[in-house]
Amino acid sequence: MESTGALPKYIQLSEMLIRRIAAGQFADGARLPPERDMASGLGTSVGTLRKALADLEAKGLLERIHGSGNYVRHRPEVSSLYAFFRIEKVGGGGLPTADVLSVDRMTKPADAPEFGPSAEGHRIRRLRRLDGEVVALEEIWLDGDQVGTIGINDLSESLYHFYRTRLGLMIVRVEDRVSVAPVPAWTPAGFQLHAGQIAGYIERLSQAPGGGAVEFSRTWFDGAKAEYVSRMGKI
Amino acid sequence: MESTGALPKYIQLSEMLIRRIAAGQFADGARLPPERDMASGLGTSVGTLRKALADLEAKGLLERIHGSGNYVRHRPEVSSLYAFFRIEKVGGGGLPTADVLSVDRMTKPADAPEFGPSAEGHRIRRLRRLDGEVVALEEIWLDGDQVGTIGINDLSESLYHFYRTRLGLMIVRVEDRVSVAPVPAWTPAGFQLHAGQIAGYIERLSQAPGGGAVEFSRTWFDGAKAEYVSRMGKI
DNA sequence: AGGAATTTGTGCGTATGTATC
DNA sequence: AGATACATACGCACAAATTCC
Repeated sequence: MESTGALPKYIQLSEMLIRRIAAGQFADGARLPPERDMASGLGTSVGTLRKALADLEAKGLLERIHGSGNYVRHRPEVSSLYAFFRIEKVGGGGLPTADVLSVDRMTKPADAPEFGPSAEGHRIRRLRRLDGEVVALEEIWLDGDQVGTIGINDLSESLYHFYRTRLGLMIVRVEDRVSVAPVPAWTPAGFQLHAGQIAGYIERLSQAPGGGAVEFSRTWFDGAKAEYVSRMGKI
Repeated sequence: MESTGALPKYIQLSEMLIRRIAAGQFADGARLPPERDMASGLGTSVGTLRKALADLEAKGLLERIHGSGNYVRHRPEVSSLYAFFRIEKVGGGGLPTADVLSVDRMTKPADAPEFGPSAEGHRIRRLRRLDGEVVALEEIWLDGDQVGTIGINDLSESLYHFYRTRLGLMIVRVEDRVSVAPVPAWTPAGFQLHAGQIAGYIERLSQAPGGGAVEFSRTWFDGAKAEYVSRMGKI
């Protein structure tokens, strides 16, 4: 086996493929290479790749036709959201959706990592749901030089769809870090100021068995870091 | 592992599958799900399931075709080998299980047929269920010369597994006789003395439309009759 | 129309690492 | 130590569905 202590290889493969599909690297209806070619190209075995493909099929992102091929099926309501597929229901699955809470252009926070040339950024706050249930809050920073203004209605569809079609940004790499530190210690300034539902959710999270988790992501677009995401919730 | 001092899981799986096949839950020639799916569906690993399937194949209940699938093969002589699956739900099917009510060593009843050299026998009384519902009572007599004592815990699930592994008895022939005579006429002395549930069940049986049925079996082990079974219930 | 080629589906053997009894 | 069980991973051979010529 691999035993890098990391996630199983077939999970890594699945997540990588989901990211690529969500980022629009495959056209809708596009046929993937034959499994054997794909596997050798990815440096894995057919069986392992097939486990990953089966996962994509279960998520509705892929149609597998015996004797024909594996075909990408874009699902607009899903595509962005699988960006952060770490957040899944126990036992897997759950249909991810997101409510955009706010979009503001403002100076980047001091404690953010470097993610673009500008001193300003767009702060996007979203409520993440699985099958309608709130499971996480996330704060996404997009570098200010990428676009002048973003309206909340621009993000009605998929974040990645917006990046790709409106900004011409294609995702080439994503780095994720997950911490199991208790949530309140991380809660960024201002985050808990959201009213009602959100504050209540944070409260519940901090008291839940096992607490919550925090995830940080940085996203590379064509080689330039331009996005920074922090996220808290159950994993 | 499983522990609980019970049988190995692959044996339990094998017996469960045999019961289901013998009970007609799978049509003759039916193809089982892929091993990987089946294993996850049964909450076990592929390796363990494959051990069980190999056992079915050895018993002739399954044909395993490389690259194609696992196909159920009904074998009349085997369903009688597994003896007591005449009792089926109307329309077929039903998952048979059994609760051992009592195991006692005592002198053979006068009205029993000849089924072994000893004057004593082990009387095993079981409550037979299909999909959890009580459908029959059975009284099994094993010749006393076969083994000194039997504990109720020895009879975990399959009587024949116990015979084979603990007593070294291999079934070579089973003779079944079924009678549709009304139940009360047959009811053996002492049987109705079982309290509560059992007596009540007998009562209901005798009043049910069509009455009940009675089945007698004698079993040969390596040429010597050593077991006698009488059974009452719906068929 | 029909056979060959391509591609996915499936069983099978093997191997490693972990855990439990 | 050994048996059992699980998860992961690799690779092969054959079956079956589809597509191509």
